[in-house]
Amino acid sequence: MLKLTKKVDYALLALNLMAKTEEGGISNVRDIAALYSIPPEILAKVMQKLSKSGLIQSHNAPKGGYSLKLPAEEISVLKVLVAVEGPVGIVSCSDGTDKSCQQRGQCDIRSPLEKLQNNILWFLEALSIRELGQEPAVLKGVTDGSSLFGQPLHHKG
Amino acid sequence: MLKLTKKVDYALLALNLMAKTEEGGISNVRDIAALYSIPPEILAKVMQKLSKSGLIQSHNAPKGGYSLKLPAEEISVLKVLVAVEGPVGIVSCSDGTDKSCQQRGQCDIRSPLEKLQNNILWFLEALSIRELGQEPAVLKGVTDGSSLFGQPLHHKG
DNA sequence: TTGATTACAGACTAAAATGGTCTGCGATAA
DNA sequence: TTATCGCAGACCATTTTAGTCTGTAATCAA
Repeated sequence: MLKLTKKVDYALLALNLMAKTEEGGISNVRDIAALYSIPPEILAKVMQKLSKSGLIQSHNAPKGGYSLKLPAEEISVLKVLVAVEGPVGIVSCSDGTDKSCQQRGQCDIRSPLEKLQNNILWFLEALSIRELGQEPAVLKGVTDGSSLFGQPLHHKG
Repeated sequence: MLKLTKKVDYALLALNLMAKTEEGGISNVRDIAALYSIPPEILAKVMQKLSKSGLIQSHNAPKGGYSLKLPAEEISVLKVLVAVEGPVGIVSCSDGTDKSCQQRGQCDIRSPLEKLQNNILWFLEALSIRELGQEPAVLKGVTDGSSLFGQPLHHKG
C-alpha cells in the first residue's frame, strides 16, 4: 500500500541513467536492462509508454534506442508515474476509477484526504529526474520534510 | 499504485466518527458498518488491529464496543495506516519487505526516493484524525501544498 | 537486397495483494 | 443463562502486478 510499482522503479532508473548521459545520447533497452538486472521485455514496455507520453524519443533502428525528448529538469517524477501507470489517487474516488463509492453519501473525510493527496502529487511534480540523480544535499528544499511547516502541529519526531 | 487500501479508508472513517463523539464515548462495529455501508466482518478485523496497536480500547460486552484510547489529536493518520497495514514504504526496499532487491547493487536513486518517502510519512504523521474531521480551512498548514516551499523549483501548476 | 538490430504490439500466464465471506470461540452484563 | 458484543483465523474471489512468449515493423550496413 502506498507503494510505487516496479515498472515505475524501472522507469526512474532508466531515465536517471539517460539524464546522466550526454545531451541527446541514445540508450537501448537491452543495455539498460542488463545494467540494472531488469527483465528486458518489461523494460521495453515501460520505455514504450514513456515514448508514447512524449517524455523520450525512440530511434527504431540498429544502434538505435531512446533519448530524452525533454531536458531532465522538465521531466518530473509525477509525469513518469502517470505515463507508466495512469492517473494517481491515494483513494480510488479521487482518480476517476471508482464510479460508485459505497461511502460517498456519508464520507466526511474526503476533503482532507484529497488535500493530503495534492501534497503528495505536488512533491512528485516538484521532483525532476535531474534531482533524482543528484546528491542528497541538492534535494534539501524538495525532500527534507523537517523544514516544511511553520507550526509543528502534533508531530513528534 | 500509491493508493490507500479500503481497510485504511474504513479505519479512518470509523476513527473520525469516534473522534466526533463525546469524550470516552463507545461505538460498536455493527453501527459504524451500517452507517458507512461497510461489510461488518471487515470493519471488525480493522478495529481489532487498531485495538491491538493501542489506538482504541475495546469493551467486550453487550452495549460494549470501542472507544478512543488516546486523544484524537494524538492519533496520526500514519499510526492508523501502520496499525492496519504494517510498515509503509513507497519502494519495497525501504519497508523491510524486499530482502533481495535485484537492483540494489546498481541502484542510484534510492536516496532521493527515500527522502521523498520521508516527506510523505511526515505528512501522514502530522495529520491527526482530529484534523481529518475538520473543515478544510483548519488544514491549511498541513495540507495546502502551494505554500510549502520557499523556491518553486520546476513545478508549473 | 538481405540480414542483423532495434523498437512496437499484444496475448498470455503466474504470483501477489486485496477485498470479502464463513465459522466458531470468549467475555460480560442484564 | 442468554443475548450481545469482541476475538480469531481459515477460506475464497477478485484485482493488480509482474513476468513470459510470440510475432511484426523500421532502419541501417554489409
